[in-house]
Amino acid sequence: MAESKKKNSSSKKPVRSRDSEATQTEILDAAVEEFALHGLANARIETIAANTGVTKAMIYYYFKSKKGLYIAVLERGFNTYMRPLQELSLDSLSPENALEQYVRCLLSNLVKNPSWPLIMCYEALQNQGEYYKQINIHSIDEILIAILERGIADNSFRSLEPKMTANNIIGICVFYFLSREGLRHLFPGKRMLGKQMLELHTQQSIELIMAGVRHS
Amino acid sequence: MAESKKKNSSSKKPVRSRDSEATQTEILDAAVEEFALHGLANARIETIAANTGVTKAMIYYYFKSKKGLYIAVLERGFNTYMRPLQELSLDSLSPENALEQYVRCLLSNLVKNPSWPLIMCYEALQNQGEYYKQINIHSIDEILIAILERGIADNSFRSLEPKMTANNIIGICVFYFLSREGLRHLFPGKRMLGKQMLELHTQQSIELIMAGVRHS
DNA sequence: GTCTATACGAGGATAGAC
DNA sequence: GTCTATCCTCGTATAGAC
Repeated sequence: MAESKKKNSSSKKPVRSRDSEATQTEILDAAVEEFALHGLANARIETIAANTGVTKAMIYYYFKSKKGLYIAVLERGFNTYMRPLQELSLDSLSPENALEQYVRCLLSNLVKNPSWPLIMCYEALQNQGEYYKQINIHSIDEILIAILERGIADNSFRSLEPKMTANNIIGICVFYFLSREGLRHLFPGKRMLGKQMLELHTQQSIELIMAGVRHS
Repeated sequence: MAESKKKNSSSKKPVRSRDSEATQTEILDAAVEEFALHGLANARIETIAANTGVTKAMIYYYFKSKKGLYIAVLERGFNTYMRPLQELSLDSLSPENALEQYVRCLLSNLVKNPSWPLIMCYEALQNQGEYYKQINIHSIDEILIAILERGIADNSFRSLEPKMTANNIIGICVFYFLSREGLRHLFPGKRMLGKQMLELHTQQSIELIMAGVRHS
């Protein structure tokens, strides 16, 4: 879409991008959208090319293959949206506060990039996580499990199975994005990725999670 | 797989199935597996044929097209696994009991056919629910929403947004099946679809949901 | 009803000019 | 580095014999 052809330095060929790095970023951005819509198997390199103004051949030039592009998308996504979770320092907080901060951080990262849950879901379904073994996605669960275990130990959380509950918590946060097309009929006229709905999702999820782990 | 060639009534051609209905059921069973693994777009008719002993041409003969087969799978799945939810009569129960019965019924149906959540997820992601408008999938949410609204009204549940919470509850039940490959590393040596793990999922999900909707 | 053989299109990947 | 043109594989769908 970005038709910004700067510096058409009087040559016939349109010099599209300032430098190769900007071009690669542009390709990655379009690739995120396409992979989120169709997953690795059904994403079309041609569609990505069409959405950038870059040709198909250039994508192969920069990323070698469809898989290469896909892995680049996964790595950038993980570094941008999941690493902040690893860098939270929650050990000094009470389990309850730590859990809330963790969930808020997770949700805010998902809200910033709602394509990410779709890509991760396709990755789990189509490729059985073959490619996210390369990134360190499992470290994310482990942080959450540790918080839950700490809360059980000091009796601020009820007696729950921490690994299963961690997965359920992540499920609550993620499922909204997976089901957003189906949700539209429940919220007619609302934009599922609009500020209002995303804040509602955030608030309702945190309330459900916090109530769900506390003693009744 | 089912190599039961009964009544080979002395002809050269193997008479594979007793009747066309049995053959169609066999095809549908294999199709469920394939669509659960790959979704509509990437399922291979040839794989389905290979897993039945029926030829590719026969599948087209019975189901007309790939889409026709897919819709048949959706319809049979809905009738088998979701209709029981509609047929529960929960109005006479307290909101708490009704919610628990609903969730138990949903989970037991998912446990009986763990391919169903995968197919539904692919349907939401790949086709934006284009085909499950044909089946009446949304009636399922509405029952749950009604239970939640009843519980808020009589103050047995906390003040929550019923539509969003209904989606979160379904998310908890479903997400386990979507993430089962990733869960394997958290539960080494366990079979994610084994009785023990499925019971753990059921129990932990119900506890989280019931605690999550009650007053703290 | 069941099979074999094939037409046909789509899309990943590359060659080679500039 | 960038583009055009093309190759090649794979998979849906069908034609037509039996």
